[in-house]
Amino acid sequence: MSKNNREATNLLLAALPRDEGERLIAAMDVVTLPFGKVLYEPGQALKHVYFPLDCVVSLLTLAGNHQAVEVAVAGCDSMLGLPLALGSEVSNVRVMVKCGGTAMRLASERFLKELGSSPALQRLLQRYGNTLMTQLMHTATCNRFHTLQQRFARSLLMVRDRAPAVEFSLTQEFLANMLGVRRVGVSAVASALQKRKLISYSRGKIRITSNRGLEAAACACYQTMRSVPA
Amino acid sequence: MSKNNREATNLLLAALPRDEGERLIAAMDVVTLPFGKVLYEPGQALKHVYFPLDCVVSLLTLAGNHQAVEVAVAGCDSMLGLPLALGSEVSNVRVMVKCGGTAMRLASERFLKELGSSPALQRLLQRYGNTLMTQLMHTATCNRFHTLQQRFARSLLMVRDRAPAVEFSLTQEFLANMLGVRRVGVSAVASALQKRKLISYSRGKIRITSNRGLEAAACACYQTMRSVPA
DNA sequence: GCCGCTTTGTACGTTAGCGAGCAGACATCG
DNA sequence: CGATGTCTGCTCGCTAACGTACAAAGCGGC
Repeated sequence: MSKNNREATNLLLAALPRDEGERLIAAMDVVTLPFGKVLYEPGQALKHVYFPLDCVVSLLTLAGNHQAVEVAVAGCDSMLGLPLALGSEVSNVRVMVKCGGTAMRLASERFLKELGSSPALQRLLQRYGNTLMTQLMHTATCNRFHTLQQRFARSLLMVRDRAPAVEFSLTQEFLANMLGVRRVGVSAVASALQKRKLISYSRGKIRITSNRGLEAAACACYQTMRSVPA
Repeated sequence: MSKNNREATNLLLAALPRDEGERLIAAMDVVTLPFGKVLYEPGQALKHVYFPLDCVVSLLTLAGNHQAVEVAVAGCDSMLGLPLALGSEVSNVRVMVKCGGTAMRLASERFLKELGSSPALQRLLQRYGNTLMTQLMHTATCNRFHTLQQRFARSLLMVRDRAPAVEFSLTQEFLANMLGVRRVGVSAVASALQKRKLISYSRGKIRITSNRGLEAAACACYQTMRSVPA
């Protein structure tokens, strides 16, 4: 992927018929989403929908006491605010920017209006809904069965696949929150992977030094989620 | 709920406008789904859709080595085969009957035809998709954070809410598979809950003896999933 | 009434991850 | 240059759940 934002595209938007896509894009703003920005909180009304271009976003569910886990990742293959297209007006998760970047944004009312007049968009978002559901299911299983090291590797790879950069700004503390574990756990795993020369990191900057090695360290869920039949 | 099947209704079908509902029901068969029956396997084509009347069904994801976890439960509030409505023709989970009973069944092609001509059904199933997604998200979190005892209690309550019977045929072995743990673990938890007089069981027959007590033993996820905004 | 199968109880050592707390390394800013 | 805040490394004892294996208890069929 290029670092030039003009070349970054959202795959959902790109899959629309040319005229519908252009009409929709014309109605949208390009916004910059900085790291850590929270787009929605659970129960909150969805004011906008977003089509990420080159940012990576995390869907987190909260379990009471400051505990959270990532249940899905979204990027240029995704849309945020899907419940709107499914007849709900509130988010059921926290949505937080994991890697800063840009996205196309559209106000909810306008989105619903466009959606009503575009069967292609409807079909596309239904399929995306199915894809997201599949990702959710596999995440549930993965969180249950696999070790922290496997999940750490998977998580990192899923960011890699969606971010244009080669280096990610993700502190261990932050990753611990995403994975729903203590920082100490992430610290141990990260050290281990660095010793094995699969990643390198320092003060919140992580870089993958062996794609193949990291893929081997991740659980099979990574490949499964990657190859979800569209 | 009555034991009389004629009074058992599927809430999704019941929410349709009268004429559309009747037309759809006229096209469907009532089938009996015995305990343990597998309706779909991951990757398998969806030949029929089902609207459960008084049976309870489990959605399971598989993690390679004979390991599985339940990621959602379906009953009279649900439909099985939703991916069809979202543009996919295959199941992404194993779907297995947890409590035998009856369901309305419709062949896929016919279902798609009816769906195409019923905007009310489309809207309804979109909303159900959103509800299911919410359930998946919370299950993922619950499986991650909560103890086996809490999850056991939640699981049992979710069956109770969907089954007309007061006694369920669920061996500890079976429950262990649903929860993705060893039988030994279930055994320990079940003993503990029985000592506390919250449930009673014997040779695969479980009965809840204190609804309130069991609800207190379950995690808050139970209430959360129950009150998902439709 | 006995046999065999299913279901449940229990016991062993092992492990991943928890919570809490502290120390060192590095960066930034005055 | 030192001070402060952020990030990482490491320790402690502890718990939930693991895998395995074997024993008891109940039910149905012959």
